Formats: sequence, structure tokens, C-alpha cells
Amino acid sequence: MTNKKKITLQDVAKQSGVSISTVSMIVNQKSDVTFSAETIKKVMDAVKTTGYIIKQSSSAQHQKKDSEKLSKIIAVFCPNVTNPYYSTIVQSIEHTAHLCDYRVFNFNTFRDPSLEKEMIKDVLEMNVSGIIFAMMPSAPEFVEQIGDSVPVVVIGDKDSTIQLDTIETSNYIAGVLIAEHLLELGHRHAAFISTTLERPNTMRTRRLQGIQDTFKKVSPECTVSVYEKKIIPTYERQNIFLEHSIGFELCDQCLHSPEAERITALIGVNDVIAYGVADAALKAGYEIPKDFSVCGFDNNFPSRLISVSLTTIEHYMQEKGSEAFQMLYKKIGKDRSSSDNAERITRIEYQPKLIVRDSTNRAPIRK
DNA sequence: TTGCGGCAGGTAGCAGCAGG
DNA sequence: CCTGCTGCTACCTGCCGCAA
Repeated sequence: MTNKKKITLQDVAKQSGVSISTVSMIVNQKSDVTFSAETIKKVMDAVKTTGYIIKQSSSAQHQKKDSEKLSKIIAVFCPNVTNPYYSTIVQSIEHTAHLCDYRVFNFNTFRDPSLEKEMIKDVLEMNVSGIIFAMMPSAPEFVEQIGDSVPVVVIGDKDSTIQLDTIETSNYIAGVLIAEHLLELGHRHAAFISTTLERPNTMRTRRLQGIQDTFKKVSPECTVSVYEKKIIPTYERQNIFLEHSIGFELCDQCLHSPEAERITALIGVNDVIAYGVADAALKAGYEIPKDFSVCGFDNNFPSRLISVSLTTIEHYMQEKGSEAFQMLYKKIGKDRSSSDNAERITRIEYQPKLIVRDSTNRAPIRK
């Protein structure tokens, strides 16, 4: 093993016959001192001869460090980016952040609570300027706690009780809108097809609740059958094909169940699930919306394609992403130690809007 | 005034050590 | 074994002062 000594300013000074200070000032091109052309040449020749590597000056390094301390980086947490709902939000945040000269690090939690917690800890060590949760955090109490030390904004459900600044939409009302639309079209029996329906996925349960309550209001005869498959949060399984295939699989189950005879509407808990639902119905030989009306939630981009044309709920992902960053930006700008800022929670609400497309129509008459 | 040297002090990197 | 603290050393910068 070679033990080659590092070439330093001292070596260059010795080689050129000037002092270390002189070499330092010349190689770092100090603006407030001047040197003779002869000395500069001697020093630069010595740099070449010795092989000294001119580093970034320490003052420049310090400047860089200082700017890092005041990092213009924010972290965004979401379950995944394969679902267009989250990728649209993340991209919208990134676009707005870019306008304010901020950069975005995105973290996919795959709805794994322990992974989410680890990632949050890593992010806190990175000294980011702020954090946006594009979904309800799995441990709201923990996130409320970190909210004391770093600005946090959550994009979540209106009915959540989280004590942080939030951009919210009422998923309950979203469910009501879908139910009202189907009831108006004469549907009385629907199937709700969903991934895990339990905490922290309150968004999904609130959608279901809105549908069930609205159906019940019209008549006790109306039914909403629930088809649920629990997702195990792992990297391997959490992808867009998973949600699509769960929609497909659960719809297939529904179509082969005895209650398929009376069900006329199939509701996916989100658009991606609804795509799977529609595919299963089509593969089984049914026509949409002649045999079954299909709808989802989120109004993802593919839902507006003519070949898909899914009735869904507009969730204003782009607007929410942009608003979330602006909210965070204001919080970053404020002095966090000021009492003016303490104990004040801002909530911005977006009203969900029904988007009617070709996947829903009047309920067929079942024998 | 210009050109340069000397020196104090700051920083990074590394090794050693203690405690959990 | 890992982590955090401390001290040492090398390297470099910034400021002051001196000689021409």
C-alpha cells in the first residue's frame, strides 16, 4: 500500500519560493489583494509542478454550508406515485415550489407506518424547510409533535381532527354526491369496492359512509354491498397494478355473487380501483353503462379519456398541491418562535364536485 | 501604495476513549 | 458493537504589519 503524502499549500510555497499566505491568496484569486505577474506565474507553475489541487475556497465552502443550513428543500410524503392522484399532487407542489426557488424531495411511504416514521426521522435530520403530507399520516400524534419544530401541512380529509394546517376535502360529501347521482338515475343497489377500510384510511370510510347514509335516506330497501381487500403495505405489492387488480378481483367476486342480480352500480373507492372494476365487468361480457354504471373518486387524468370516460369526483389535486405549498411557504417565512404563530391552525376546504361522464346511465331493469 | 510574509485562529478529519 | 464526545493535527484563511 502506498503512503503518498497529500500536496498542500506548503509544498507549493516551498516550490515557488513564496509564503503559504501568498500561495493561498493567489490560487484562491482574492479580489482585495494584488500580486506581481512574476509571483503569480511562479505560484501557478509550482501548482502544476507539485500537482496541487486547487480546492473551492473555505469561505465559499462556508457560504455553501450556510445556505444549506437555510435549505430551500421541502419533503413531501405520499403513499405512492403510481396512483395519478398522488403524482398529480406531488408534481403540482413541485411546480409551485420551483417558482419560489424551492426543491422537493418526495418520499413514498407505501402506507407502512414504521417506514413512514423512519422516513420522517431521516427528513428531520436533513434539516428541510418544511414537510407536506399528501395523505393523512398514519401516526397523526407523532406528526403533530414534529409540527412544533418544522412547518407541516397536511392534505387530508375534512373530518379529520389532526391539529395541523390542512388542505381538505370532505370525502363524506364526495360519497353523498356519487350516491345522489346514482339514485337520480334509478339505481337502488350498489357495490362499493375498496382496499383496506380502516384507520388511518378514513378518507375511504368517509366516502362509503356518505354513500350508505344517502342510500338509506331514500329507502331502507336500498343497499350498498361492501367488497374490501386489505393491502399489506410492502414495497413489492404497492403499485398501480395492485389497485387495478384488486378492483378487478373484487368486481369479479361481486359479479359471481348471488346479489349481482340486483346490483346495478359499481363504485370504486378511487379511480384506479374503478378502472379495474370496469375491466372486470367488460371482460365478463357486460356493457357499461347498459348493464352496470361504474364510478370512482379523484378525477384522475385517464378518467377523462374518451375510451374510459369515468364518472367521478373532482378533488382539485393540482389546486390542492399548489395551495399546500403556498401555505407551507407562508409558515416557513414566519418566525416560528413568535407567539403570534402559536396555536393557530389554518384549514382550507375544497368542495368536491361531481363529474358525470359516459360510465353512468339509468339503472337497467333487473328481472 | 504595492507586494508580500508572519501569525492567530477557524475548520475538517481522524483517532482514542467512555458509556450504553 | 455502536454512538457521541474530546483532543490533536493538518490545512487554510484573514488580518496586520513591514520593506521597497
